[in-house]
Amino acid sequence: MEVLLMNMADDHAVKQEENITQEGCSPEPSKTDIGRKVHKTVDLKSSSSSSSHDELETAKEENERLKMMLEQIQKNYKSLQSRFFEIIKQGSAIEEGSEEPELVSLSLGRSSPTGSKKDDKKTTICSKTEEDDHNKSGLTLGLDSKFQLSTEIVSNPSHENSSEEASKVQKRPSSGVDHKEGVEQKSQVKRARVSVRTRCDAPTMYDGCQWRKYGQKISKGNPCPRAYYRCTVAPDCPVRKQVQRSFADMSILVTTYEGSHNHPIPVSATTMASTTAAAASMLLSGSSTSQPALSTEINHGLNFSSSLHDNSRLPSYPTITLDLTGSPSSSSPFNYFNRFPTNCPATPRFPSTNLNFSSPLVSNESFTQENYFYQQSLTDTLTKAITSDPSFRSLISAAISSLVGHSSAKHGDGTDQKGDSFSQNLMQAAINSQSLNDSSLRGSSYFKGFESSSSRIGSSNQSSSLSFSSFNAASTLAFDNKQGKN
DNA sequence: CGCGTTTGACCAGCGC
DNA sequence: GCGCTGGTCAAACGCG
Repeated sequence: MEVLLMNMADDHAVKQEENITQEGCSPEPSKTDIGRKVHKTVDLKSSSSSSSHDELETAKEENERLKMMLEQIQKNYKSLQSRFFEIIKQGSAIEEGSEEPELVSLSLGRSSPTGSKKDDKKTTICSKTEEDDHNKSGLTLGLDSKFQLSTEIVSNPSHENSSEEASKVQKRPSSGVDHKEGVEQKSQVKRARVSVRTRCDAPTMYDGCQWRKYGQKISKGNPCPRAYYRCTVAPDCPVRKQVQRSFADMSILVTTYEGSHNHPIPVSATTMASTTAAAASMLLSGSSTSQPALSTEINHGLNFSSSLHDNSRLPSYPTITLDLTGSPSSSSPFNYFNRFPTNCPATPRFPSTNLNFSSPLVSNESFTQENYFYQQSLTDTLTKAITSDPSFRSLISAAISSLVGHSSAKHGDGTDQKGDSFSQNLMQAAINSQSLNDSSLRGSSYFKGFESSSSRIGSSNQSSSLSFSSFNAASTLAFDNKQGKN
């Protein structure tokens, strides 16, 4: 497995080189161009024309020159990579001494500006105390041992109803305590939450589904009311969502989804549904295993921050947060790995996994070396994570597809192709890793646990390409808010 | 009139 | 046990 991962990393490094060549040394021919030149040479050789002899010589010289160039680029790449890892190593050494050693925040982009500590008491702010507490208990993606899932529950929508009923039963103990344990498990399954942060001016984010508002509350620490919605596509659909503006940044809309649709969803809703389903699958399946593989990866570069929910009086639901805000922040490379600073509602018992897909895609003009460092490291670490975690793979696929959709949409003005290439690299990594995983990684106990714990993951894997297409088709969700009925 | 929203009341869980 | 808080219910209300 190590070898495979290494190969993966190498493959990906080559892809990164391509990227660097194209992005960073744009006036010079890329590796792909080199390939074309070589091909051209072969074609010329096969030609019988004597007049092309000079051209052949020229092409040979050019090929030599390009090879030299490629070698130079490779050297540069390796030196930059080693520098980067040194920096990362230093950074992690610092953090080990002072802060939480394990990170749950996968930043695929720049995180939101670091929240001020003065907001510690707010429900949406990370609580360091609780982070520490949680770290003591040993945080991985594996959640509390209580939180064990049945494959059936996750995979079979029909159980969703029962899970909702179960949660009601749980709320009203007078109804019976017969299946209390099962009830608790199921209700927790149902209550796995996926929180999506998007920049959105509209009251709610358009996600393709029909929702009916059934309540509104002012929650502690945030003057912005939290609205409660039910899915009304089907009368008994258990899916609910909460919509609340971020107090730290009013332009950010935090939409939290709970449960899975038990009915066919509109095409326009597949984007969010598949994202949240994949995220929930990841969270839930992660909770059911100790995930040694991923934990290992965590230690080897994938940044997991123990950002915990701190709505301490809440029932503790595992929550995964997808940050699609694309909020630019500090240019420090370490900020790419920062904790999800401003809005991590924390639970005492369950970690919240933050996938921050805000990224350089959204901003900006200067594609600096830091970005290269960031991308290289990110793709490496993501590659490792992807190879070791099928549901993570599907989640990444979904989110990236969404971003690619955005990027593609922006290509008209030619401003976001860099980010797009990054996304494509990641997608390629995901695709490559899929074949690797399928053939080689299943043997690990970790994967056995994974596959048995969430059959939905399997479908996610199989349909990762479908996810791409569906996302591309509907990736405008963040921009279509004004169409939203709510 | 039907549907969705608003809003105050109620319930359950949790910490002290 | 009490108070606080999040989540839900349901009657009242508004809109097309």
